[in-house]
Amino acid sequence: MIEKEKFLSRINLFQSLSEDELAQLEPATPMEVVKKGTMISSPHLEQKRLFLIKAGKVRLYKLSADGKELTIDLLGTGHVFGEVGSFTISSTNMYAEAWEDSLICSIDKGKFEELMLEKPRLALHFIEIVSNRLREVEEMMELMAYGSVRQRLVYLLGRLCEKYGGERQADAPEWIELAVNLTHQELATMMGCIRETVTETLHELTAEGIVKKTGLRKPLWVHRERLREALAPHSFTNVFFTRLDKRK
DNA sequence: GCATTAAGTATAA
DNA sequence: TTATACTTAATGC
Repeated sequence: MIEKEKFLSRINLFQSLSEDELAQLEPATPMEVVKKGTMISSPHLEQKRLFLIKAGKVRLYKLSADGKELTIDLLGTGHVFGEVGSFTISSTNMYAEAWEDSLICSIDKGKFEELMLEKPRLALHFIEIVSNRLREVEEMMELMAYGSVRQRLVYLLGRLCEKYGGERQADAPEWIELAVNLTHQELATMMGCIRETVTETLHELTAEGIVKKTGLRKPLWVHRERLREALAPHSFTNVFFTRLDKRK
């Protein structure tokens, strides 16, 4: 198996494909190195492709009329984004930029549609990915409308744990390390508030023992149980933590 | 060093 | 909560 096939097999979306099928797919998936900060797709670049992240991280965001950015999602290795016909994994008006130096594969819309017709399991998996993204956006939307900044931050931290939760502290496994270095500014663009509010709210959560930092520019640690309690008032809490539990 | 970036604080609206 | 502004600390040339 050549290296790229190995990579394709690690993309969650392609889990249901056999080695042979991956080998067939390989020629249709050009691979590209993109430097941090590079725009991968935007409303102007009409790219009808599905992008697969081999390594690195990609930020999906929207721009408001007055130029403010709203980060919709931060995707890592194994995640997919892009547009495929009437299915869009992202919505319109979405920008995608490399948030770190990344390695990105892409597959043509037509080719992917063919593949979905042949492989129902792949199509189902694709739908699952799309609907999960939808659910996450809906949950955040609910908090944008009716929740406080605090609730949005708590929710966001939970979701980041789910996606980027790394090491557990050896002597205290309820602490999870967030393996992404997000500045307060970056968190703010994911929650729709300003940097200063994130700073303050984070202090509040630190005082309550929900999060902690070992030092400046060090990763953030999140206390699962306390985070769960902080999120408790929400209807989707249980579903959310079931997802978190499944990770380990 | 000096400029830049991230984070902490304070105050008015 | 946000906008604005000022301060401090760390980082990079």
